[in-house]
Amino acid sequence: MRPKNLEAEKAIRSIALRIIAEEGLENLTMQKLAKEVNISPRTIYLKYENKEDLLIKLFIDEVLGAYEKAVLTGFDEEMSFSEGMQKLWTNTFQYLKNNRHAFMLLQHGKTSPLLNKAYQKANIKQGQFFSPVHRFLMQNIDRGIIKKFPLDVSRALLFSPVFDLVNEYFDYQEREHQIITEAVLTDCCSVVIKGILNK
Amino acid sequence: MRPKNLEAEKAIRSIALRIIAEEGLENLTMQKLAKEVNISPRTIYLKYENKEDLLIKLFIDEVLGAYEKAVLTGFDEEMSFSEGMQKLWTNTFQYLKNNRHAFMLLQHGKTSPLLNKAYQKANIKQGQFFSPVHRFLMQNIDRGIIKKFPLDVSRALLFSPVFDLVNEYFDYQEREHQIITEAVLTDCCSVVIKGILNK
DNA sequence: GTTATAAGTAAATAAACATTTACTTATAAA
DNA sequence: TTTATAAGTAAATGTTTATTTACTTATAAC
Repeated sequence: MRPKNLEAEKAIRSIALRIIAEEGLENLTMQKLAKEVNISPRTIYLKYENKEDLLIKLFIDEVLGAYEKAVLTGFDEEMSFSEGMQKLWTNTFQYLKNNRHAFMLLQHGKTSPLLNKAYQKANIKQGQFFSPVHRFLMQNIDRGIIKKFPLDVSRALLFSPVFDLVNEYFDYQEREHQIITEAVLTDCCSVVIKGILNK
Repeated sequence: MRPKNLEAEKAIRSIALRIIAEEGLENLTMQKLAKEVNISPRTIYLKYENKEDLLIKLFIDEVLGAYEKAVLTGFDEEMSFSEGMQKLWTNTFQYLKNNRHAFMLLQHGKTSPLLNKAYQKANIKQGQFFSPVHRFLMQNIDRGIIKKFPLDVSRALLFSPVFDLVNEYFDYQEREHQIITEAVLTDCCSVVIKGILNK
């Protein structure tokens, strides 16, 4: 039996991510993908059931998984609130800034009905993704360190600015004039922390 | 000369928004749109040059314009920082919550290369959209009332959570269990304000 | 070596797409 | 009324799409 070409599978995934990031999800076609990977369209179907299957696997395995791992590196839910938040912010920003393709696909997760389904699935099974962060927040609420809000609300208050800042990082990169420096990021995180602390 | 059917033009726009919001930008086709409006595909081309033209006009006229108007209603850049922020948050949340289709298209503006172009155009010509808000922020920075950051960074810190909360509002709406109440929103705005105030 | 078999390919297929062609209709102005 | 004309339509066009069909190839096991 002829062995699988594992290189090809990796190439399919990374080139698919590149096309989605640079030309948009709407411009990812199976034939364009095959051509750029230098394989026959049929070969994609040997590895993925169909386009939907490819996108969902791309999203779950390649993006959500790697992203979570990067964000949680060096993070410990028993850290002080400020220290933990700074770690999470730094990790998030560093990973996304260095993985624009993954960041773009995460963004698509909010608007594409297809990816949104995959995203919800992964997130609704609570604790599957980012459970250490969930516990970290609940713990700090229980101990009265930060203001009490529903978990999703706390998440929005504490982390949505960092995503927006990554977006701006890329915008400014295109205009070759960077304002989102590490110092700015640290200051922003402090602002967010100050707002939610009790007293 | 036969007069234009102005109803049809309105219907094209509102049904296009509905399809994009409910089925995604990738599922908006000219033939589906024509069928749902009950007109011939050709008629769309009497009013718009092509699909790109339709999308950009939809985005600029229907969404960005109406959205800006709603957000600025009753807002005055000479308000106190806290009062102004609460007004902007309330207006933003109320408008987006009642105009899900517009909200969804705004989200697509971040991921679709096509709409992104339109979005950048509208925003780069600074002052064209939301200039009262820009002046409001700069003024409060100059007066030392809030911490000094580049304008885009301040915007991210102060307003990205409210978008995320709208997203969550709709998520919870689908699960028929609303947690994003007006009281929660007001509290969230206070958290954000507290964070950025000097002292 | 031979061979069975999964991995791979090139080219075809049918459906869906944006846009046009060739025609019809409603009405403002004469 | 008549009529010129822009507004409208139904159906076609050529292209692009996801997916398949019918074939070829590489290699593990014998």
